[in-house]
Amino acid sequence: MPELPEVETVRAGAEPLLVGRRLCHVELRRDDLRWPIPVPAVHALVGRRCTAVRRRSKYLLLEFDGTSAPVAIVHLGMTGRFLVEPTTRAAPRPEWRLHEHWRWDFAEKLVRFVDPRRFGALDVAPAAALATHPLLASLGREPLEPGFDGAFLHTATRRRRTAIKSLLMDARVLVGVGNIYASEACWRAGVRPRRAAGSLSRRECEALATAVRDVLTSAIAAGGTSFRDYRGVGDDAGYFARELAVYERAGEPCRRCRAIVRRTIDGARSTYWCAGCQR
DNA sequence: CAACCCACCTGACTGC
DNA sequence: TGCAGTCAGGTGGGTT
Repeated sequence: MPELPEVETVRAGAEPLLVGRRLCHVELRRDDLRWPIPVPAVHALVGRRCTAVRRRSKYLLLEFDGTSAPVAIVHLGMTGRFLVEPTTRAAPRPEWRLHEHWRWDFAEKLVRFVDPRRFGALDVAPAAALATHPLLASLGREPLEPGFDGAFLHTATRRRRTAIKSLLMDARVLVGVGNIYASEACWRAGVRPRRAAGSLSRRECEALATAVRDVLTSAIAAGGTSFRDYRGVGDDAGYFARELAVYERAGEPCRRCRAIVRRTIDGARSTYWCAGCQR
């Protein structure tokens, strides 16, 4: 479900609603999602004030004040929704009931975590231990921060024989790019997704780095892509889907050269590309 | 180490 | 109408 633009949209939506508020009640309806939830540590957040809502890769990081400055680490997996609503709002849609796995009451704001496939995650760690947290320690660069550019991509791809699209989705290299934006970035850069990463020229790496940053930035501006499950904190859809050039457009004309957009399968993931203008 | 493949889960959709 | 098969935006872990 969510790639960087979707998680960033959730982060930006949640931040003004939660920062400064005190968590007054936690309800966990199960003790695991993809991994076990540290139930005592989550309950220990009660009474603390949320001081920041950050993002690293596709993880939401909710920081709290007090001893050890605990941070809640939330991942949306494929189908997770992090919904923030007024505490007084009417009950949510009945079909969510089965899949609402936890809720946090911040007095005037209620956070619900809904995740049918349960590929999501919830963990808690002290702020000082984040850098060595198993889920965060080996993450690569943030594509929208300084340090991700053509030079970096060029270095990172040398002697790599894997497909460039796979490398773009490798979180050890750069984070936040999933199956949708990997296809889109390759299209924008005019690079075929199956090209061996190491075969890209310096110029192509520059174009690809720019394409990654541009497509992510544009998608954030549009509130993300809502094909299936993704929704923002207000259960609202993002509208970047209409700006996608190739993803889920197989059989339709390329917006650049009018050739027919293709869909191929790589490692059980669909890849969309244009043979007319990607080399 | 790199590259690949699988599992984890449920729901939506397709075709018979 | 029902049932089997397929697919879905993530990613850690295991194998080759």
